[in-house]
Amino acid sequence: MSLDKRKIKILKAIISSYIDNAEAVGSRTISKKYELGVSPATIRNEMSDLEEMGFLVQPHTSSGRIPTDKAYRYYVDDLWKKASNSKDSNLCDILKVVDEEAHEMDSVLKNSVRILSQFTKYTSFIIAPHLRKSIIKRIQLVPIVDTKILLIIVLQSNIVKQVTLKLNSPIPFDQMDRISAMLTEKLSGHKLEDVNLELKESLIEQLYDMRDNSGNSLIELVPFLMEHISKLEDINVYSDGITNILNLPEYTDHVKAKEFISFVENKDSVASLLQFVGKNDLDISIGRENPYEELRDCSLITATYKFNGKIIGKIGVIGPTRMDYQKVISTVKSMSEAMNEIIDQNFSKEV
Amino acid sequence: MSLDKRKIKILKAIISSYIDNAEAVGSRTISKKYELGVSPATIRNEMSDLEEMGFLVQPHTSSGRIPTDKAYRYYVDDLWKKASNSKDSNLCDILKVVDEEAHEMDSVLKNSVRILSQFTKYTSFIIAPHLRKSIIKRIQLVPIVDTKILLIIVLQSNIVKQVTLKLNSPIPFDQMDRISAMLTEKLSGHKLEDVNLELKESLIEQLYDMRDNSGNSLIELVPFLMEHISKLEDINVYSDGITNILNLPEYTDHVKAKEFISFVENKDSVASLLQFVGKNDLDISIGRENPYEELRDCSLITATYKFNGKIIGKIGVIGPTRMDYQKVISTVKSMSEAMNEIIDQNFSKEV
DNA sequence: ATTAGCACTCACATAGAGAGAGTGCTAACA
DNA sequence: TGTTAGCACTCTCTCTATGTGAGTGCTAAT
Repeated sequence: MSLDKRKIKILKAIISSYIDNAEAVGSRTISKKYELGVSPATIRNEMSDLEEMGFLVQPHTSSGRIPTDKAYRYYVDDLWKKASNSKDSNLCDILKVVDEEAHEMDSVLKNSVRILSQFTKYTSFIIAPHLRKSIIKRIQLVPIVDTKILLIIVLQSNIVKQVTLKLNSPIPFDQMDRISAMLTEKLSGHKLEDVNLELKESLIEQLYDMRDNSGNSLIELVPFLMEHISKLEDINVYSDGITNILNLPEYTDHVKAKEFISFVENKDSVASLLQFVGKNDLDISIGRENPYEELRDCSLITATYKFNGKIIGKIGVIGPTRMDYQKVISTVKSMSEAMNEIIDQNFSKEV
Repeated sequence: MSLDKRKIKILKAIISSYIDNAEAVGSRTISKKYELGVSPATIRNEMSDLEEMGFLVQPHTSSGRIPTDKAYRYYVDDLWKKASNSKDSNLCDILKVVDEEAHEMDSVLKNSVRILSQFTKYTSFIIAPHLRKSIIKRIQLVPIVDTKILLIIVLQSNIVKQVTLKLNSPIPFDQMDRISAMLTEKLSGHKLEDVNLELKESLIEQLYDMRDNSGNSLIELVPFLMEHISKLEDINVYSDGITNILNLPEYTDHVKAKEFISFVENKDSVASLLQFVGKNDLDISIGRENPYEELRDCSLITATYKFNGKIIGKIGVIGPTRMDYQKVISTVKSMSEAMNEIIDQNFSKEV
């Protein structure tokens, strides 16, 4: 049995109707709403074939049909071929708002994830950039109180990371600028992930040589700082619109809703989920294609975002398998491209 | 009709039972579970009286009784008199975890709100400290790229605020420390809220005098920075455990749940809610005592947290009117005290 | 190959019958 | 006089039966 033209037309009609209404689709509905020029009986025969081929299922005998994961996969792949690069113009407008606060990476991510969920009406995620391979440009210590300092690291990419540190022994304020300059000189040009290795050894050796009026404090302080610099990476996940799920008819059952929410509220599981699915510019994972049983009725659309042409993180939207793929795909794609632009505009320049 | 001893005993028994089971309480249940030495019939008579007095209602004729807001109010006030300062020892243990990251205000708040919701199993909030009246101790500029700098303000309280700024025209890196020192000298000792007034005028005047090799850039930059310093205050609201509501039997109805979630997800409404209820060390607002119709079936327990004896923010827990007041009150109280301690330990010292 | 017709299936809604929990009232009791 | 047993009554909830409607599959006619 082959997937001829009419079968395809009917299949698409069924998927489309089910995406809209979340209700099993019958032959009469199809023949009335989508003008195919054939009677319900004919459609019934075709539907029966489509079921045999694995594209449709019946929740129970004598109910309408529901698309399977396989059907959505076909639908999506087909959508894909046509590559409807219809840029969402509204999105571009909105992104100008993001742009105003775009000089802080944190704001870019927070705003992007919020917009993503507002546009799609589903739950969305962003994984914060991986900075392990980022190159240090400048290090600055800001004294807060004698035993507390703020450590600031400016990366080559102009992304800034900071952490407040509590010291075991007080250090004199007037040393700060000198130590900052020294650390900047020694560490700039190195990757964050490299800070912990032989670099540390060699720096400590040098410290012994230059031990002067400042006493021993440096010898204790610098390794402590370096420890923190190398540990700085966080696999932070931003999410938004989790409770959108409650608006969907398939989640009126509060137990099911709770199950979903428990899953997506857990940053670790989301992070590993986003890591699991591919690393293409756009990935779509439908229903049971997902690695987690909890998401068997969900689809996940992910995209990457880049900086200087290199992938540094991922964004994603999770909704029911019955999601409006057309819209979500184009939104995620637009968002990914918009983020690339914004990040390149706001964080590169020098490199 | 007076609220004699037996009536009080019965009322408390009913409230207690309803808090546990969320089911209307009948006379037989009371006489069996709480040994009062009287028959159900007697209890029925008393319940009828209590209903007349406004402490109980019947959802429908011939069902058990449910406590009214008035009953909870009585119950809570009574609890109050006994002032059971039973410190939650578990909480104290957990707070040691918070303590480890306690040198950053942001971490203190995030951890506290999370613990609060985990312990109470309800939705909890924290309003970030009001810093308008805080005194500036130090200002530091960190160059990121020629047109972008990180502005850091260390307050007398050792709380640190920072913001990334985009400049219209580039400024030379080597000026940064000089400008930082100058701003620190001129602004330290002043309150954040005062930065915008005559201070600005006078500073600009001085700038004209000291105009030297550094060119005009300072004259443009400094007012720009001061603008941002004075605008720095954010009325940030941290929340956690919003979806705990889905575990409660009274919110199995997903429409009701959605309504609640929509309300508490809105930071503005939460902020104004917390602002509305009193400014006592502990405030309890029950059912319709709340200003918002959405919270007619909820109670709100709030407390303040202080720094150097002055109130700087509020914490709160929202749950159904049928909440375990005893537990929530003691948790909120303990948390408030724990926060006071942690903040005083980590942020004062000098003043 | 298509379609009209028809018997059949199954979910869902609606109504009625008990069951059960609870009340209020009355009359008896200590 | 306060307390309690007894009883009729009320109302919700559950279970069952029954009808309705949307939908199917099959057959026979076009």
